[in-house]
Amino acid sequence: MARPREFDTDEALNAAMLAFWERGYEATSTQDLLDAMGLSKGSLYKAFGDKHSLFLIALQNYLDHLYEKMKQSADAGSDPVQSMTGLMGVVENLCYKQEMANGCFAVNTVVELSQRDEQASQILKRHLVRVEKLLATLIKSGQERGVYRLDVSAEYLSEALFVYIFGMLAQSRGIASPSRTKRLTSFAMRFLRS
Amino acid sequence: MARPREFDTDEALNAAMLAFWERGYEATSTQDLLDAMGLSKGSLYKAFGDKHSLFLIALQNYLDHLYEKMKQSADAGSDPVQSMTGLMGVVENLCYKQEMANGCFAVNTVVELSQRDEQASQILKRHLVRVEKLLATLIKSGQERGVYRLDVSAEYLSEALFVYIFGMLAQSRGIASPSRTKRLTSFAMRFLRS
DNA sequence: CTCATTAGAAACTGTTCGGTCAACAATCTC
DNA sequence: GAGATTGTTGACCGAACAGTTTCTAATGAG
Repeated sequence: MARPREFDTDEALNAAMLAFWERGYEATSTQDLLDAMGLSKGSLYKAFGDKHSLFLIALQNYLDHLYEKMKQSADAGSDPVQSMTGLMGVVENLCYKQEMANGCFAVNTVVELSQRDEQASQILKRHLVRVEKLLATLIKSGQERGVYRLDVSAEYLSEALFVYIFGMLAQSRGIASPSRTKRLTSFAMRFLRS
Repeated sequence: MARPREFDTDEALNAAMLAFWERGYEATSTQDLLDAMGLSKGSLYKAFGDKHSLFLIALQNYLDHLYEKMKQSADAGSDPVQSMTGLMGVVENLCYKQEMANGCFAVNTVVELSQRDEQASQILKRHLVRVEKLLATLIKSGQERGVYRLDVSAEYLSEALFVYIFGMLAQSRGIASPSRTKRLTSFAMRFLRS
């Protein structure tokens, strides 16, 4: 085993993730990462490979945490509407986190990289599909209980809701206010209803 | 006047815009721009200032053209629904332009830069507001003719539609197919109806 | 034709980029 | 404690970055 790490890998990874989240992949230099993570160049390269590998690891980490949070919010509700409200709460928090609205790291990365980074694109696609499926499950269950509209299939409704959420998160970097965000979520909840 | 330009300013600007559109601000180097525009460094800097100025000019140019196209599509329709269909056609084209889906330059830039580039942010905000207003006008007119739902104000409906369109354009960089895009637009048209 | 003026091409600037490496430090096994 | 192994550090690398300058070429005004 020899000499042990002086830093906490998860902590460092989280710091890197926040740096990438805030500025994006291209605009975050290795120096930015070093400062954020509080370690020196050699340590970073030994522990995480290179900038791109670190990015992918940080992204995957973010996606797993986010999905977990969404799933927990969905599971916590005692009925589909409550579950959906909880899930939309997660989205709302991303749209308007304290003073700094950085949107969603996943959405930001889709826009910045998915065109030219095949690996990032694959990772993201897998995540987006599971999120859309989570929405579909909730919607289907709501339809079965008669609280959600039946004129559109759960699959297509979730597709539309997914895009809507994607839009909320994307635009939150530019035009966000708590009141607007509130209105947008309540509208989403409403157009699912019959 | 002295020696005249050897290149067409608008053409060069358009080439720069396409380069920025494809790769984003940070990932587009001056060399990329030079190659795309077909001119040498001195000419670029003499004609457009620096990379950032060129970017802002290209962005403004794109936004004005896009808004003009949207407005024309809206004006071309003989009734609100037809106008809205035309406008959504513009969006559809952005989502699935031939093989290369670059989404919308405006949306991409909101996500990449609006957090840290005050000038880009201002330019974008102005554009987004006018687009949302255009949507509101169309929706209001549809409501007055009884073809659009009245349970939500035109203002809030346009806010939601705007976010939905924003989402379509943002996600189109990652997950786009003509059929999905078609479904998404037709769903948008439907949830405006009463 | 002359000359001021502007465009264009290319060499050049200093800086920062992502990434490597060699020397040293700390720990584990024996 | 010896030696193998791994982490940390800081100097270092070539390449690419955005931007400037210098020199030459082309044009209009007089």
